[in-house]
Amino acid sequence: MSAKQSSEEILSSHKLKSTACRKTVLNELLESETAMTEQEIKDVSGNLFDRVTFYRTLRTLEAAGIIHSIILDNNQVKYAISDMRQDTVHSHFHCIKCNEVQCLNDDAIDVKIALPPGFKTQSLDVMINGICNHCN
Amino acid sequence: MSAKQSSEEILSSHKLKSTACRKTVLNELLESETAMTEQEIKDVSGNLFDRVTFYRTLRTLEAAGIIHSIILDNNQVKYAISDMRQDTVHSHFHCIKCNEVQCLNDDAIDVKIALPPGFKTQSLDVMINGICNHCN
DNA sequence: ATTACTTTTGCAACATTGTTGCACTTTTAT
DNA sequence: ATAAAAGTGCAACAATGTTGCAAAAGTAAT
Repeated sequence: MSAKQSSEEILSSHKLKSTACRKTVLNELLESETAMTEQEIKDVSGNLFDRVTFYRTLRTLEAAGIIHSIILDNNQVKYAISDMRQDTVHSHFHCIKCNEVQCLNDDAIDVKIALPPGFKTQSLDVMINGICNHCN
Repeated sequence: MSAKQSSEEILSSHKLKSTACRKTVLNELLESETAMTEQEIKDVSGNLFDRVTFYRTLRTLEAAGIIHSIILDNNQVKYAISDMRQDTVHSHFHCIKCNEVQCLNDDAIDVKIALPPGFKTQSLDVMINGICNHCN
């Protein structure tokens, strides 16, 4: 794990203006151990911003590849800081008890695929549902 | 692959009343090679039913385990007939060109997981994004 | 620091989807 | 054919996604 960058550094390195909403969202996600819903981020950051601004901020950060969204079974969407490594495998652990989602180290996952002829893999998402270490 | 059951047989074996909307939805999904969105099912079945009925039908069929929903990156939800085998691994292929989704035979996928201590796996979802045989 | 330019924000407004209550209709078992 | 149970359609509302536009804030040059 590289030294944690500040939200300003991350934003400027992606040529994005460093605004209050963006910095707030990034800081919350940088501090969080687990992926967060839009509402959770709003709550901890004191509902300072318009919901449209929040919405656009999340899309901007996602489009820049700074964060990524994780969609759960129950249609809930969570956000997490993206690992800067450009991996083709993205894996997450979803605790069915506490509903928390964590990004997994790709080393932990080994997927072998034997697709029918004609199919080409570009990226791979793995979602593991189960009980996390805290709930176990 | 076992012989295809009729929608009536499927419904009665799950103790669900065999109504027009349920039969229509099931028939469309049984005939389809790929997973379908709610709108796609509505369109091919002639918009005969109220959107609330459709909504409740999908939830009923999903709750019974007859169909399952697949959530894509773009938040789109698709539905497909469930394989009756109670596997813990569910894998789907999503073509990023034509946007079609197909359920994959689990034999094609081999996933090895080395989770940190304390974590327990209950189910596993794999989504492969790429180019399908038709688009290649 | 002021200015000019560009981008972002907040607001209004609207579309889409998810969801519930309730009266009416259909299915199913007798 | 009838009654009980379950499903449907409608109305209504909540939550979320999305856009346009004028005001505000960030950025770079003077």
